[in-house]
Amino acid sequence: MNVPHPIALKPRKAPVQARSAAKVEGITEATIQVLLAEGPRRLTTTRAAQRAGVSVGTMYQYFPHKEALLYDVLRRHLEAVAQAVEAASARYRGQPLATMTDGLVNRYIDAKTARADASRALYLVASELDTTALMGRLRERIRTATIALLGSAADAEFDDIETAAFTLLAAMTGTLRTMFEQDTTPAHVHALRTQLTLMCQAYLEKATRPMR
Amino acid sequence: MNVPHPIALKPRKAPVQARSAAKVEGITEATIQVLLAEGPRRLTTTRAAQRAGVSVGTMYQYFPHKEALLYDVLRRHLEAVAQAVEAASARYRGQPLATMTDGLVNRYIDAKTARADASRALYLVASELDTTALMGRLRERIRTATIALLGSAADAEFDDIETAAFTLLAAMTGTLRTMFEQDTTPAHVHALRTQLTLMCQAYLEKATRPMR
DNA sequence: ACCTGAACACCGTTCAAGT
DNA sequence: ACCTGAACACCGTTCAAGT
Repeated sequence: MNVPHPIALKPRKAPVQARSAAKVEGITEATIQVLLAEGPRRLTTTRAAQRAGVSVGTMYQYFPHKEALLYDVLRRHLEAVAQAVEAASARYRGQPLATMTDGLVNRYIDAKTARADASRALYLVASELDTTALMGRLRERIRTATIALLGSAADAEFDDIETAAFTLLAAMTGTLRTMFEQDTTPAHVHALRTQLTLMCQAYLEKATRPMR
Repeated sequence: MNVPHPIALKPRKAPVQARSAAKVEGITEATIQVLLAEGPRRLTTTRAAQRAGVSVGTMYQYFPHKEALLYDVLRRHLEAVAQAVEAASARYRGQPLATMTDGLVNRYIDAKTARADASRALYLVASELDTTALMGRLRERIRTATIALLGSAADAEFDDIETAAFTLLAAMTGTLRTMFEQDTTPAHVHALRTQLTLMCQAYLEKATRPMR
């Protein structure tokens, strides 16, 4: 029989002991390695377990099914991105609109490119995962932080800050994703930093009234 | 043994006779139906064949493997989008920059939302497909048409039209994709038409020098 | 010539048997 | 208590046997 829905994506047991934590970490890392070295088609539970040096049975003690392996990697990545946006929101609060936009875009790109290899690999398998709940939760964190940031601009006021934040974030995430799915050279990333900043600044200028 | 790489994604034989063409069409349609009705996990070759009223063996006469089923649906959708962009490029050539941007964005959104259900379902399975070659080919068509369009603007000249086109298209495709992956209401689509047009116009204004 | 579906080589997941 | 890996229920794909 197939796995029934809905699926629990958390590890089966919390790694309370240091030995267990290391094992979970090893399995997760082995999963990334197999994915990058052999491709998504050859990422199987047996191969990941073998690479991690444990039996399939042991692996299933820590991860209830294959999806959970990748889910854990994805979760860490997305949480780092959300945290970067929240940090940018705090850091650039009250600045002029152009300054905060520059900061937000570049901190976001930093977070996305920090572990570019893993996040690129994740895009390859992301659709095999049921990420609806995870994505929703993290999108909400990012959305809240962005609205707080935009609302604090020293020199501009928004007519519809919710729509502006939604559009801004859709453009940022979508553009980065499009770039990652193609071949990404450092030169591309650099050009995109400038262009995406320019685009977001130009858009937000149009979506605001100047203050004073 | 697994399917060897690289994979041929074309149908095994051309449907020369009307009866065969109808059969291929039926199998493709059955595939979409199973996908939408039962979800990606339950889309199996046997189920798709059964729904189409043929045996697995017969299906494999027309589609060399499971990927080819979805590949065909994806190809049709992406070709319609490329065609829409090319049509917009021809139609708005020589117009003012703001007019052509409005036209391009809205024709693009039209094409993406035309068969929204199928394209949404496709995003769910797109990563199981090896779409690199297909995507590359169609991205190039879209890129060429966009550069031709932007280069013909009556009232503006670009410093770096290649970079502008790349950024514009990355923002357009990425934003639409982000929207499709969340829940999409007609109100959302409507709001995004306005905002995305505004954003692209604002960006392109900054990326050009006015003429005359 | 075209269709069928049992057979084959996997894969994800479980659980009796070991330590 | 924790680990192992053969066993089970699938799935994608093939091909001998039918029409």
